[in-house]
Amino acid sequence: MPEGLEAELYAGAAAQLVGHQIISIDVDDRCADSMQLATLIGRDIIGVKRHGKRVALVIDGAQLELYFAMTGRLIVNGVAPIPALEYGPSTERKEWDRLVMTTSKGSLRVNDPRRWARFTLDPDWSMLGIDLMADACDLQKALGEHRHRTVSVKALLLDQRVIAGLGNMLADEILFGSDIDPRRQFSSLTDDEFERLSQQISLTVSELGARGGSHKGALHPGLRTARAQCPLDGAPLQRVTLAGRTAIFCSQHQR
DNA sequence: CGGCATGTTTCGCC
DNA sequence: AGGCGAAACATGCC
Repeated sequence: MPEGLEAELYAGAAAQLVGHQIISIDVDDRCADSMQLATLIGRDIIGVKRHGKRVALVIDGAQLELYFAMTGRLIVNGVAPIPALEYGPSTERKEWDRLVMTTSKGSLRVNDPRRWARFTLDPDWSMLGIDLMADACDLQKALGEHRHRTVSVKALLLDQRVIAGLGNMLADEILFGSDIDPRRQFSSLTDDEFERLSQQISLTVSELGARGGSHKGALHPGLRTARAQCPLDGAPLQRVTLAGRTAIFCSQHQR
């Protein structure tokens, strides 16, 4: 999915439906409780909110979370803010529609081949950490509460309870930009490294946000697959598995 | 055809 | 008890 930056695009698109009344909801039963969602019919969409990678339609008296997992795409009024996801399918099939909502003046659907998308009524977001787009000082403060943790830095960045919205690519970009090896224990960072990392989060998030997405960084998808070289110093890029995900980093300048 | 993919939750094991 | 790593989930693509 969509990391936080992409979720922001989805939230913006969904906002087109604010002020509309929900006319119908058609949902894949494996992705949601269709009986619950049926209670939303006839009610008004009064807002949209996002925290981390999570997006929710604020409905008169309820909230409906749209969770996209890795391959869920949002289409609002027939237009997809992200036409094709990295690592997603190259085509779109009708049977991959997991949620189809029609409103008084528009429509919204979520298309997800992998069927990991989830639609939850009145979701509990209390476990989510600070949003990735928060103020840099607040991000640093939030990170500081975990300085004793022995997990790898990469795993910590991916932990949604610490910072909500960072995904695999953003985390790699942040570590690349702060010259830190993703395998390092978070607790082993020096004060200088900790500060560098904290600052880099906001830099990376705003820069890639301006460029259009998590896939627009130095370690863009083209470099993630093949044996590639560091765009900064030409050293070979390394691939390791951390926290169940592939981490890409430069063997030369990330220490 | 085997392996891998912008992710979260669950299950064991320290 | 709490924290960590690996597996599970489902399916398309290279």
